[in-house]
Amino acid sequence: MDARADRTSCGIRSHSKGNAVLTKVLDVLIRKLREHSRLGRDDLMELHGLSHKMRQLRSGEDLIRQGDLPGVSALVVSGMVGRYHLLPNGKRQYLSFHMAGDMPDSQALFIERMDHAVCAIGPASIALLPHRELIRAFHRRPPLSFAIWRETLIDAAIFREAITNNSARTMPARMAHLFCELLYRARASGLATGNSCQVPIGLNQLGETLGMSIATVNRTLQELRAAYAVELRGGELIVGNWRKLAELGQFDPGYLHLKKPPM
Amino acid sequence: MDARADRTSCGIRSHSKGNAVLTKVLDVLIRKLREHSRLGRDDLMELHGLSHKMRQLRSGEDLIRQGDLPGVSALVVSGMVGRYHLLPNGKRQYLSFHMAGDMPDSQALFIERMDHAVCAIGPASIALLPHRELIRAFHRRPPLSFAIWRETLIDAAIFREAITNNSARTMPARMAHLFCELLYRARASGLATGNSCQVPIGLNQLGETLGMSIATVNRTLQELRAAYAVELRGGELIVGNWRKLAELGQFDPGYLHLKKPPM
DNA sequence: CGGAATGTTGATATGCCTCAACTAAAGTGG
DNA sequence: CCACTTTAGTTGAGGCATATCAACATTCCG
Repeated sequence: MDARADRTSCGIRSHSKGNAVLTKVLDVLIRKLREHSRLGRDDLMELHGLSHKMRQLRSGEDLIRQGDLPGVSALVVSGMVGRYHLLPNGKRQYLSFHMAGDMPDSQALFIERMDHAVCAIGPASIALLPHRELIRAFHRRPPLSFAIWRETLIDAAIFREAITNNSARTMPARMAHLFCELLYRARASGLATGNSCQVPIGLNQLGETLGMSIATVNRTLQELRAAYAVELRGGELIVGNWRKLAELGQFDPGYLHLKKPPM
Repeated sequence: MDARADRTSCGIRSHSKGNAVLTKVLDVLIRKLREHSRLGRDDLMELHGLSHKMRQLRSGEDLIRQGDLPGVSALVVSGMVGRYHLLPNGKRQYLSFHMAGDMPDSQALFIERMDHAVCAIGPASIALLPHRELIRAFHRRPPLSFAIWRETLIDAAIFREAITNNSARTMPARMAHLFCELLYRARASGLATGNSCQVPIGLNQLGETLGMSIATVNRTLQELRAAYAVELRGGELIVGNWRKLAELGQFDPGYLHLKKPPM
């Protein structure tokens, strides 16, 4: 592991379970928390005391199902996962998407039963952190718990924005807003290259996210492609005209509560 | 103050600032937290050490505006408040409604800038609790912070359900689901009398909640009245046929994560 | 009692869903 | 590596649900 990565975790080497993989996994989380929170040396020590188990997910595979009572929390290390409600008729409503550094089921820390499911959007690798250890760490370091709490609050802000998006905006605006959010968050986490990032989502899933039929998804996507040079192909999202896309989608990144805007 | 109310706060008298009003305000919060969390004697002591200021809101009055940086958190003592996004065109998108015992802006504890506003739905009285004191209490009693954290996580679950409601359900089902949630939560908090509770919301606001035009709100409401004996008049919601209404709205209360179902 | 806010109803237009046929791409087994 | 199967994406036609607009009724409040 090189000096730069070492600096990222504040110079603390992983003396507890000292190995490169563990440090790398934690760095993903630490970098994420630092997008909005300040972490002290003691908080980092506490984080480095956590154990974890890696798990690889195939595209579409479920990580947690509605009704589960998980004893571990997931941290996305690479790839993308999505949260969704399973409806009585078997259809899905996607609620949010999560990329490296996100904890897509942090809510399960304090709510026993899952009211929604989490699945992989494209292949993904995740780290599983035991609730017991996390909560012990929270007892010892309240500021660390506040950072993760803040993370869950930003999640909630994203949900609120989704309510507005799917209730009060036209179809093209909805889709534009979603794309803006995904690219913006990817850039904030250093996961984008220029104005493109990995979004291995299908048209069907897009429809189940934005509350539109697949036919409309297709036509709306073509509209965005023509007018704003948006491409969504081969699992990659490319935004040609960011300014105009953000305008169409009424995208105001304030709700993401990041300390420094990436765009 | 009578013996019963005294038991509610675990036999602890308000020795810190000992007065009946303070105890009553805190009991509202304590009762709420106990719907989903266990609080120890020390947690209650800590809560009773909090100071607060009361504030009366007229119907429609804003408590917090989008962009504010509040230093206090609100606790609803009576009446109802709503959270909403203000859109560029001046319209509103209501996000959630909160009744006695709820903390409608608890998120502001760890997120500086408000990404949405909060206003009174009908006249309401609220207690304002300083962030500084709350966070000091969280440092001393992590389990207390977990209880409020859990509260914010249940809020998030309600937001998720709203995404699904406004994206994947028919208009009658949406409205039915909202009514079910409001009555269910009111009953859980002991704020309902039988199958009715106070919901002083107008048709216009209903439309801005459910993503439908006011004309459709009106017609849908009449449909529910005819088929399920739902009344919404004079600020009161009355549900005649709960079973059928819950079925129409696909209402499954699991997402509210209450320890004991009130229906 | 007058005025404003809120609720009610009908007519019209349109955006989106549904259905269905088809094409392209990706994955599979011989 | 190709033929086959399956999945994902594309396009058009038709009908319906809901937004929009406009007129009117009712309630609320000063």
